[in-house]
Amino acid sequence: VYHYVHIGNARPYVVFGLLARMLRRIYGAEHVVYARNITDVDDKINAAALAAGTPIGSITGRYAEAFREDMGKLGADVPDVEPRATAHIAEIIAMCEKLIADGHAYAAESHVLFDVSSYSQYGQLSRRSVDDMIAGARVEVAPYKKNPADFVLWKPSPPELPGWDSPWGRGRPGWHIECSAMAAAHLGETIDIHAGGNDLMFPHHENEIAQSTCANHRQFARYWLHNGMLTFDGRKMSKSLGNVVQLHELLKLHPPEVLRYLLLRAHYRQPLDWSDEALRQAKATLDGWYGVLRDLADVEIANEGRVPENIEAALCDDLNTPQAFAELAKLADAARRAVSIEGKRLAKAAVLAGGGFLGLLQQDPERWFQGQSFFTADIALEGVSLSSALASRTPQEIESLIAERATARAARDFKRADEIRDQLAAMGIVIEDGPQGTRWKVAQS
RNA sequence: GGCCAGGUGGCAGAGUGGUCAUGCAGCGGACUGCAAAUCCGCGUACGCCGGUUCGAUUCCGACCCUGGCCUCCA
Repeated sequence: VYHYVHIGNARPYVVFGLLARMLRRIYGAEHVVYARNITDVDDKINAAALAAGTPIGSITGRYAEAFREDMGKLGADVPDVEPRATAHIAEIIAMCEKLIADGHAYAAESHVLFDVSSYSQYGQLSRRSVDDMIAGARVEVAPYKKNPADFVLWKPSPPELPGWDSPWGRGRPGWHIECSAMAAAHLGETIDIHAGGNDLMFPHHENEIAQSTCANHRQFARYWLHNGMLTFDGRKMSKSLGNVVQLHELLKLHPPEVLRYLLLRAHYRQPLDWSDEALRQAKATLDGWYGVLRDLADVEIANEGRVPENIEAALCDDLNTPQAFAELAKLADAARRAVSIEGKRLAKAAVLAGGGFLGLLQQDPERWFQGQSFFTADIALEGVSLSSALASRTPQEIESLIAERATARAARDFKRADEIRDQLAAMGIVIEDGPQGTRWKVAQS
């Protein structure tokens, strides 16, 4: 948490949040502990704090809050625990001591290093051998390492950097150890599922396994789930490449549900390319589903009821969200065609229950189309809404134009009626005449 | 170079040894004052070359291409 997150960062929290939602539903919330770790001390944070002349806590506090806010807007499920590395320094130090005592780590020049040669399974997760790693090493090997593949558990801090007293002097934890320490503290020595981006498989997850397994003498994680990378122009979106799209910027321009849908539209293990065209398609798809709900706005339903079977089945199959959306599309189709009142009730309830479980279709349909469910006044003033012309108009003005057109149409003055329609179109408003009168929506950009 | 994924119709994106994905876009028709929305209908998609098979997009092998990791990274 040293900066705002980009949309790629959000993918695992949306995807694996949905997994947590599934698990809570199937096994009961009391049987699920969903933890989301926060790294609140590392070299990038330290550098940012040093540059700003503030303690790291002011940087991490600010961006952790921004992160939670962005995740909340996306509907990413809230974790049961959100451990922070700096709150677990004692556990980290204890784990280092244990690893040293057991011969899996050693202290050298105020560092503590994990001895990779002490763990024969090292490399198992990412399927690489220590020899390969050494052969492929692209960084200079620190002289105090016994083996080039050994990694840092603890490192010394100079006075200007944050540090904690330890048996090896004032220092700070390496990146990998915090997750092992926090996992043991909150979830126990063996956890059921560990998830994360596939870019972390090596070295981070590999190192977590080595640390936890060697310290606890038990299997660390029963299952590993890795999400694919989000790409932009075909390249991985990453801060180091500089091709990032910040989430909090996207949230000013698009309804959160469009972003969420786009993140879930591809299977989580697949790469996902971000583009304006993808956003357009995502919006159009949601428009279709909201269109059904708008047409069924007068159909009363007691409650949404169960999550449709096919949607649940799709999600139970390795979180096959594309399949779940295919099922939702079929339900929407059925809802559109339903003729009897009871049929409409059931179909609408199914769409809402299915969409709701996927974190979508939670807005009022009319507001969805009229663009007010996410465009706030201050954003409109910045001129970034779909239609700047719309920003200067109020719904009342639009309604009065529509009323004027209705009068013209009643008098069969179609020339005038069409003029008004063109005028509305120029404002970014599309109108639809129906049996109940005329309704309007914001045009697709 | 080593290791790991993947190449599906205009685009996005599941899936499968033998009639169906699904969405977006497009086309034809119905409806409409005209539109929009909606409804009906339409398009012989599985990188390339071999092999296995009665039959392969799906299994096996080679090849080509793309992406990821090997350094911080979701």
